[in-house]
Amino acid sequence: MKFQAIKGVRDILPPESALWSRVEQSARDVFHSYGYGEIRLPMFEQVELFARSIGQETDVVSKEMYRFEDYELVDLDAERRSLALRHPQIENPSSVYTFFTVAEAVISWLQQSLITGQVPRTPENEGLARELKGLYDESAAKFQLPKYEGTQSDLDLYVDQIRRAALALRLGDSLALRPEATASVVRAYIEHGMHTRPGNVKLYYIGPMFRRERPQKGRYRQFYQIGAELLGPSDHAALDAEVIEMLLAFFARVNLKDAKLYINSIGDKNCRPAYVERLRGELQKVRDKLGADSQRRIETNPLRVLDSKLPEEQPIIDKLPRIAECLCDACREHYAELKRQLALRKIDYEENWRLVRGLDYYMRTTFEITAPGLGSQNAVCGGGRYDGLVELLGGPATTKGIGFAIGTDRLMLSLQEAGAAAKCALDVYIAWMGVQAYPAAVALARKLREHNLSVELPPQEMKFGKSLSLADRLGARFAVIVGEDELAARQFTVKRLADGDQRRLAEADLLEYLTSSRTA
RNA sequence: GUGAGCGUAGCUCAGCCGGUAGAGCAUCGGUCUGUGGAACCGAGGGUCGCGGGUUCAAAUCCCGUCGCUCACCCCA
Repeated sequence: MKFQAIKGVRDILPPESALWSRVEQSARDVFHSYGYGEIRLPMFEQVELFARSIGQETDVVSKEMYRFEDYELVDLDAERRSLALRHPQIENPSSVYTFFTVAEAVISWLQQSLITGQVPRTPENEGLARELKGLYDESAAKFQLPKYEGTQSDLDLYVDQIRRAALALRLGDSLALRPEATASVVRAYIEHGMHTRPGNVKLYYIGPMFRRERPQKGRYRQFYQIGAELLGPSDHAALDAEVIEMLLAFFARVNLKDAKLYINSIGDKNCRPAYVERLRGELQKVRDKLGADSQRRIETNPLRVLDSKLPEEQPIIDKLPRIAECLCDACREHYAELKRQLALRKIDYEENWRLVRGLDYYMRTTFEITAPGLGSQNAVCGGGRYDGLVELLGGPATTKGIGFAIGTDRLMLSLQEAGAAAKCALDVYIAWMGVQAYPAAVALARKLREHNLSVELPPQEMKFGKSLSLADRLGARFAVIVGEDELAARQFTVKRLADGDQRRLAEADLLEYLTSSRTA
């Protein structure tokens, strides 16, 4: 087989795709009932947007994003890269000459492009352009004249510096395929001044995200999320509770069994840092009892030690200080109110003090929903509050936010595990006989399709037995028979394939019969 | 990035100790030109992931490589 889907991506085929549509439609319906509108976002953004919101140091940003540079000047890029392939030698004057000729071309091209704006006029780029010019003038004076004054190592030094500066140029925008959508939603919110809209802005999105990581069960490089974000002036815990209620309503709608809700509060920028330090201090004391991964996290991100699944670390982690004890008054009250609000809504939850989120922007409320049948990836949804994010990205400081993202791939796995299956529901197969019946069959097919029935019409005459056999194997619910007898009687014969029940009906009655028996 | 397992027909797999590539399901055709599901008969479909080595002979043994899967890391 010549071509295959690249690592970590896959095709979703019928009939499985029908289940996807159903689930996504359920999300639309439920979210709509809570006043959310769909936002359609671009699939790529500036790298900087993700770096700022998700956190430069997170794995997602530092090593899992699909990044690329987008520039017009493909030729200039090729030319500057060709510098790296040239190795001028002092004893070979023409190689020296060629190198500097190419370098000169790149430099003048670059200067021109900076003026026209085809290459971004950033301070870095302008600095690099000056540096290149300087290096070129110096070295050309030394090496390009009839007598060569420098040594080979001098030359190598210049060549190396020129190459380095040329490659450091940013010829266009640094872009990345989105690894998640919250950053984009917030960017759009700010860009379109949505804080001037009345009340809370409620948005949902459905679509693919991209992370370059090793694929495994329920985890792909192109994966799908269904998410919602609520942005607005209020950070009342009732909003958090309603978001969670909506989420659970959705899971109920798609019949996800045994979903469990876990909640936690991770404090805000006042109280979390103090807790992190205290945690780090306690971890230092038991350092030698921890595994290598956890030891490393003591410095990089102590909160994540709480996530460890190593059995031997569990007793140690159990004794660590809990963030609930360290929350500031405002955060403690917010968390208490969330629990009251959940109780009011009769929502079952379990507090999990070890539930911390990986992304930098979360604060206060965090939550997660797990579902059975997912192997080691049992979280099917995660979310939380991110009150500082809008301000961080340049929007009004008064805008708070909360949201979640459902991992659609994992949700599907769990639903399929539970036996959910979608059939391609073919309503009607038209078994026609004799060329004179064909026009009637074509007309009937169009008529039925206008009424939203799924209709299969064979393109050429088939043996009747074959035709019915095909209807059966296609899973059609009805076969409509069009032959000489039917034409003569101006009626159709319709046969219910499940039990063989068969009747003769005029077109209007047939339509009524088929549409009324359609299962929702 | 690390570790383990697996690559033979569209799918699920057999093929042991090297000796002319198989089964079931699926597809297509026939028995069967106005009644499907069944049965029977037949057909198509494979450079045994790829490359090298050992051998008279390799799907089989050895080495390498690529791919897939699961787990770790991390995360939704």
